[in-house]
Amino acid sequence: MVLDSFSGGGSIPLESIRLGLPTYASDLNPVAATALKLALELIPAGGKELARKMKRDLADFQNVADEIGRKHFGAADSLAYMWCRTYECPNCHADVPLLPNKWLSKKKNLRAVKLITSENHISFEIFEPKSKLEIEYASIGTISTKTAKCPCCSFEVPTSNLQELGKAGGIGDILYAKLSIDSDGNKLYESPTVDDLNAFNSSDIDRNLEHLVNCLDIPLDLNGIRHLWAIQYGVSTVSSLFSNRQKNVLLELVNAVLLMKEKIRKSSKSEQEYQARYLMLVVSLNRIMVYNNKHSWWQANGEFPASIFVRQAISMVWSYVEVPIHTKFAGGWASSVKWLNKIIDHISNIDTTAVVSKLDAANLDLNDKSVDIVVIDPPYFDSITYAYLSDFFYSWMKPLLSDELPNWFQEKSTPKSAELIVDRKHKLSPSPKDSNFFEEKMTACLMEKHRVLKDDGQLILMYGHKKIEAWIHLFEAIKRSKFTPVSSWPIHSERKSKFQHSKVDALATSCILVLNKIDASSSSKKISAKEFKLKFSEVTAEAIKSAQKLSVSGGDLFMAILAPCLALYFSHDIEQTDSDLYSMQDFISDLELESAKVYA
DNA sequence: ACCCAGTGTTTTGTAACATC
DNA sequence: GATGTTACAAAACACTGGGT
Repeated sequence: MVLDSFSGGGSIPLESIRLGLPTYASDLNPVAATALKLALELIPAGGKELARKMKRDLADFQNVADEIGRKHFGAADSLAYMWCRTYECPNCHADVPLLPNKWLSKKKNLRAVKLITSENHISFEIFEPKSKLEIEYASIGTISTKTAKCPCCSFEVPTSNLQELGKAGGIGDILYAKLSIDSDGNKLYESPTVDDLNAFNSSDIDRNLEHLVNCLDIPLDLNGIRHLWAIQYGVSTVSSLFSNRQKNVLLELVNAVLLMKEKIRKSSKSEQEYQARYLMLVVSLNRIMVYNNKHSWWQANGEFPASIFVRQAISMVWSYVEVPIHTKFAGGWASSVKWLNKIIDHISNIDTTAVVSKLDAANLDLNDKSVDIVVIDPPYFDSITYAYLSDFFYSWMKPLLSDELPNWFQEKSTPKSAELIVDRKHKLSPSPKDSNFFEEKMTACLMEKHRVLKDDGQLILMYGHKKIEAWIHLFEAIKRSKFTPVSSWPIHSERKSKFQHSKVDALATSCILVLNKIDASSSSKKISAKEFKLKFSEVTAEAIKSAQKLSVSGGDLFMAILAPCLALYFSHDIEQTDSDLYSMQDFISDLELESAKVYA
């Protein structure tokens, strides 16, 4: 059996079931576990027939999306609405639009917005920048990372003041452009009309749905502020990530999915089929949400929206885009369904299903020595704060799934304290999750792997981080949990540019470590630092030689020689004297030095 | 050739550290 | 204590590459 207890998006267990191997996938995060259950368990189990029904459900829902879209966006048939945030200039009292730049389209047809100022009022005009001067004008906005500048009186306000203003409710929103399609099918940027504003302002919510609004009152967790930057500007709850209209549309979609339950149940031949089809609709709403919030922005270069999670963080976005769900362009329902259908087609062809659970990786419901191979891609130290970011989805999923997956969606928000990550330090974050927590938790997780692995089983672990600290705590955890490295391999992303190493940056590449179990009672040999260094240079020289035979070069060399050197390090207990200290940090630095020497 | 869902790169600002 | 240096990180910007 193959085990991945940090499944996340599920690429490892997906490949495993594609190979027809018995697979066990788990994740602590209920949002991830839900997607895993659908993709790795329910869809493969349902096969072609389920796939057909799912695709029909999604197609049927288009009518609902169209109806809700028309209700809230009016008769206009626009592709996107461009909004930006505003603040009141403390000097001239103008409502200043916060724009990082003025571009709408930087493709073959250049379009930008012009700010027309009269005394203390600013209005917008759309134009085609032609001259160099106009292009320069379009590239300059009203806000940089440091300050915002009023176009009327040129009075400057530092962003720290905007943060205070935001917390006090002093940041507003203004609609400054919209994108439509003309009769020839060309993209057309226009100024919004009175009707557009009226449609926005008259967007209202059914009183019966107000109970659903409460589920969005989840605070964005301050511990995760280093990935939730928008908190600093007063974006403090999940609810505040959405405009009124976006919230109304999404709540009606949620309600429509809830109302669809009975219909799906009646037309399903089993409880399992019902669950699969219902979960598919829930997950499809998640796709709509990432494009329908105040943190998805317009990519003028490609003329399409960027989702809130185009980076794994929620940053402050000054100029955002609102996509009507009933457009067939990016961000709309139809476009999302297109992608979902592809996924359904692919996965429904797989014959093997995985066993999915929502569990802490340090406490699995598996028997001792029952697993042949563990393949994991555990969290990379402080790189991604999965749980904090998941609250964006969790809050919407809770009312949808509290009946179907009651144990997974019981808490008010995504469980965070047990998650194996380090919270980056920030003056506003009181988080206790430091590197020691990471090492302890990683050790507990790896010890659990040691327990469930057969004696001749292997643990394959992917890891990457620029910080030496991140590697030290991983290595300590590996040592403490009684594993020893057998081999190590550098990983590249599929992008070509990553191969073009300009300099040796050893820790910049990720690696795969293959680990074997060692006897829990075994102990390491005592050795002096001096003796160890001698052995170390022998092993390193040997490892470099064999790596070079395989044409491994640059930063990859570090990763390639890591395993034999680490095995050596783990098997010895280096005596630490006042005159001769040799820490894990020294060991990694030496290793870096050795691999860098080769290319000096 | 274009669409689009991103990923990679550059710019800009900031904080920590080092030096005078 | 002031000033310079360096590393890092956010945000903006540029570009890729599969798919059609």
